[in-house]
Amino acid sequence: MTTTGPTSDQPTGPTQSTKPTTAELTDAERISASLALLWGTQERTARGPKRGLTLDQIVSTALTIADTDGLDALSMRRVARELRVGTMTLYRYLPGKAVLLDLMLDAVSDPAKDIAQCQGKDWRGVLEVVAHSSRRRYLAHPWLLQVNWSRPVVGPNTLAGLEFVVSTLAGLGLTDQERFSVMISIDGLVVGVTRAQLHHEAAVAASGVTDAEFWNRHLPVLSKAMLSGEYPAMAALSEDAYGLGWDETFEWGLQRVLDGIQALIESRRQPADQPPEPASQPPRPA
Amino acid sequence: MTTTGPTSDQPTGPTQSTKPTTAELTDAERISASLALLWGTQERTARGPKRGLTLDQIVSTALTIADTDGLDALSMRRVARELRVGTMTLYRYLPGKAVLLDLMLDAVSDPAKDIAQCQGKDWRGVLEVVAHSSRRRYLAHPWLLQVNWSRPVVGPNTLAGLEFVVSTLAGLGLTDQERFSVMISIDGLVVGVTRAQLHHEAAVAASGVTDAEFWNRHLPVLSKAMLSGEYPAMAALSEDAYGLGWDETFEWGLQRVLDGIQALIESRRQPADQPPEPASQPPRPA
DNA sequence: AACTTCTGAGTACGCCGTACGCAGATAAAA
DNA sequence: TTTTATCTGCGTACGGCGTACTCAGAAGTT
Repeated sequence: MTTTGPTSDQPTGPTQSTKPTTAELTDAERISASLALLWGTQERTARGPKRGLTLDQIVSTALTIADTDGLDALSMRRVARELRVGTMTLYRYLPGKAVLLDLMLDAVSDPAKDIAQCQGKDWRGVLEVVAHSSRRRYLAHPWLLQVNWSRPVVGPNTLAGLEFVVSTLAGLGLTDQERFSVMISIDGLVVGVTRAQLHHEAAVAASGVTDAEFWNRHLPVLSKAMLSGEYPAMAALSEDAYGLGWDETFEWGLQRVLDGIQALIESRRQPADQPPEPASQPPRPA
Repeated sequence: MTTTGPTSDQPTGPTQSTKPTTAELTDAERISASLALLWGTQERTARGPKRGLTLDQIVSTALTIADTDGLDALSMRRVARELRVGTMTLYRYLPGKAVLLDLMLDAVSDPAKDIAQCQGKDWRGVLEVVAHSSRRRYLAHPWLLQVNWSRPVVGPNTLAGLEFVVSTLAGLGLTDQERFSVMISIDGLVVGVTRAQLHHEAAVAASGVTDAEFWNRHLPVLSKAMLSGEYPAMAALSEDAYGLGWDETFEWGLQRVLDGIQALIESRRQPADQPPEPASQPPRPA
């Protein structure tokens, strides 16, 4: 009874798929299909005519569209038009748009260059390279931050990067769980800060108003609007409080996280220095 | 010439608005309209009949839909149906869906309770409360992470929270720019990690496969698929590497960031310890 | 040559946001 | 009270979307 599929029948509740318009194809089916296309190289059985397209052609066309005109401009009709085929032709290669997005995701995550750049670096240097590389990728493909949502299919490229980072974090006295926490935290910082940046830049570009102008324009409005108390701390900020660029802000935050991680690693190395180390209720080195 | 609007004429390039379907209403106009509705309380001029709805009714209905059935289920038609009015009736109150999202955003960010919870805490305690509160909000309203994108309109609630954090970071020896960096880093960590969590939970729920099963199922596939080298580090991970819950993982990362910030603050307090300290090229203990 | 299977693609359906315009209600102006 | 200006709710329609269904014809196998 997958036909005339209901709008939301996932057990997840609020966190559902992306576009349940007329969608047959549950999330589980999509994940299976994506994994098969990512990892599988089933031979062509070759009975009928040869295919006129390849998966790579479709994916790279879709990537170009998303990079150039944004995710909203990416539609099956548009991809097909660009490839000069009928819309439904694409469905001979992919079961749906969701799978296409999965393939696009893995296609842009190629850790080969980053790994090469890490030769001879210690864990801190490696994490810096990986973080910057990840950040650069999000800036180059802003649609990634609109899409990653609920499509964590692991492809070859994704996994290779993961393997690399896990291995560089070995032998530092961190538990397996902590090594995962390191990666999630670094990635979280990258995603969060970069998302805020794109967020912000889009607004600035759309409104044509600089930061200082924006705030100065709205501060009088708000201090009048809220009768009880004004906003002294905001008002007292110096003009150049917003002057630090996003790159520098990100770097600042990254270094704070790395400092914190390094402190933990060093405290593990000489556990005699600090008696119990309350700090954070850490996961018990013992 | 706004009619038959072209699909993408923003100077931003890739980072464009959300749904340029048939949209009259540029981003600048949207921001103005949203600010007017958020801050303004223009009186009814009262010539025609009285209005049958209020903005709050519309916004809270939309919030219920988004929280319950996800952002994809939120449509103007759905909101109108739920309110038992015609679809176009909503456009008497709002110029479009984008503005509705702006209003929803400000509606869910009410810092009053969090501020009350911070009495007597130092900067670190305050940042902890704020971070957890923000995280709780994202978990309660997952659509926030799909929506914030490119709509940073500042409403009364948003600004009150900002003011509060800025003021608690005063007097610690941090520059204005660094205080902003602290806020952006903490928020970035919250957004990034929580997004990864929702991300992950949706996938697990949809596929019905636990983490360990997922990895174990695909490890043989991938080591066979990629001829050069296997994935020893991933394979060597203990079973419970994934056992740390998301709350604990987030807390771990948060404490690392706070440790790093605290180290910087303390190094500023006794500047005799370290010679010049150029502030942005941070300590680098080794 | 006959058969089988696969290809590309036209058509159609039900969603979406929203521009346009109209009938009726209502308060101000006469 | 009558007139008039304005505002109300909202029906209809347009162009977009993802994709299910269907079928003619091409290209292999037998």
